[in-house]
Amino acid sequence: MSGRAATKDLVLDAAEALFSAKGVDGVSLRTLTKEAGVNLAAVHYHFGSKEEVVKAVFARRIRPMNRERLAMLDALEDRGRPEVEEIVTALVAPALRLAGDSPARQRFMRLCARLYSEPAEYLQQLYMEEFSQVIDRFERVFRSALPSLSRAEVRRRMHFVVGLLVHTMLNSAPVRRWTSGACDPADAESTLAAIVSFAAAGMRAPVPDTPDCVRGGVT
Amino acid sequence: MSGRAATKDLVLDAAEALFSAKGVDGVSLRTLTKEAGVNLAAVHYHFGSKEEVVKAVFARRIRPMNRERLAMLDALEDRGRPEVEEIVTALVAPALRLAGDSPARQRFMRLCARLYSEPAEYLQQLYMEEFSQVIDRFERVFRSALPSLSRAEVRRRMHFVVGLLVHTMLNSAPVRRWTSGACDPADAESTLAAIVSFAAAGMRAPVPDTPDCVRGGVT
DNA sequence: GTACGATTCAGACAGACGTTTGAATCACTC
DNA sequence: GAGTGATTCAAACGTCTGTCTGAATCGTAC
Repeated sequence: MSGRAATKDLVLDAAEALFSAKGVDGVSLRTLTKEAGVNLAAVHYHFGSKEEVVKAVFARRIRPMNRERLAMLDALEDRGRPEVEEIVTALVAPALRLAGDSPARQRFMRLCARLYSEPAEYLQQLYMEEFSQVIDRFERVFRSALPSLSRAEVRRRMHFVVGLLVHTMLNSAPVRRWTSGACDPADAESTLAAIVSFAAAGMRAPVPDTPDCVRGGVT
Repeated sequence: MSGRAATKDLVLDAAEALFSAKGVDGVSLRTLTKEAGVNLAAVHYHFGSKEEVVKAVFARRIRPMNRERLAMLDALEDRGRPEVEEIVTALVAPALRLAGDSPARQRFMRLCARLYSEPAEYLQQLYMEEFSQVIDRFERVFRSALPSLSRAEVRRRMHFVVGLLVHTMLNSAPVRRWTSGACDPADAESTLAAIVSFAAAGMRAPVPDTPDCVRGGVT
């Protein structure tokens, strides 16, 4: 504990960079340890398996992010009943600008976003563990700001917000190409403002006539 | 050409099912050919490489979907100036309900959505090839329905719509868990109505004060 | 019924994968 | 400075990967 935990962090840093660029399945432990400058066997000495490395990589960044989300929500509720825009900001901003400098931020964004799309079972499970509390909390706050929406509809729309956030974080390259460089998602402030405006309007949208959530489960 | 192309289709069918469940990297050619009931070497005889199989799997579904999108747009414009809701529907509906029966539809949705999140270079390239025309067309129609938005802002918001659509298609399991089965994304009509309402409101949202797209490129 | 192009097949190829080993090296206590 | 537990190291394990080969089989035209 007191000694240098350098090796562990070297592995995590390299894993974060490589996973965010090529996906978990696209990076071998040999590539990873060579990039990190550590021995191949160090991975199994410190983590036990590749799966544990992956879980550690995600947990290291996602936990602080979700802590910040909840903290922003706390601060909002201390000041009274939050606006929809404020709640959306608390959900989006920690994801967009947790990391400091620009290349590192971009790496981190892609890493987080990738968690949603990685198909591996244990990552889906990790996702549920890390996010269920945050989801529950945001659902309550959103519901008090949008009392006309059913609980299920609030969750569905939250899912939409998360979806557009994730997609923005993950696919910054196509966006930059589409907009010919005019809209750089790496510009966190501009992106944040655009998402908040769009998402708040979506959250406030009228409930469609179609009975939105009345069906039973379908296999 | 006239002979039975059964083997090719067997491979594509099995690939679609397996890729959509485990991702491209998570499926080996041995698993794939065993599932398809064909010989391992048949893949290289008919396709040449795994990469070509992957491209064929995506192209087979995405091309008809995008054709339907453009056809819906044509039909809308023949009847006059389309509403935002109608344009969103033309973008979303073909993705949600192209396939017929329910399990096949779910497989197809996950497959399409996965194209956005697969990190492999050649898939990003395929994505650009298949979608750039659709993007351009929708941008023009959206702009005429939302004249107050800049070209870059329209593209950005279209990206948000695609993002929430993709996320909805890809992560149907978590949504079902969150909403305790009340909102099943497999219910295409309900999902479509919810997305259209949310996305149309987002597209119409006021442009935030922050100068949205004025910066030059950032490395 | 035989000849021929198209297709299928079992088997093997080299390389990459995650994992494990056992000895070598390190940091530190007494 | 001998001893000890933590850490690093090169090397190898068996398995799986995508790809390729050459012979066997098929459908069909003559």
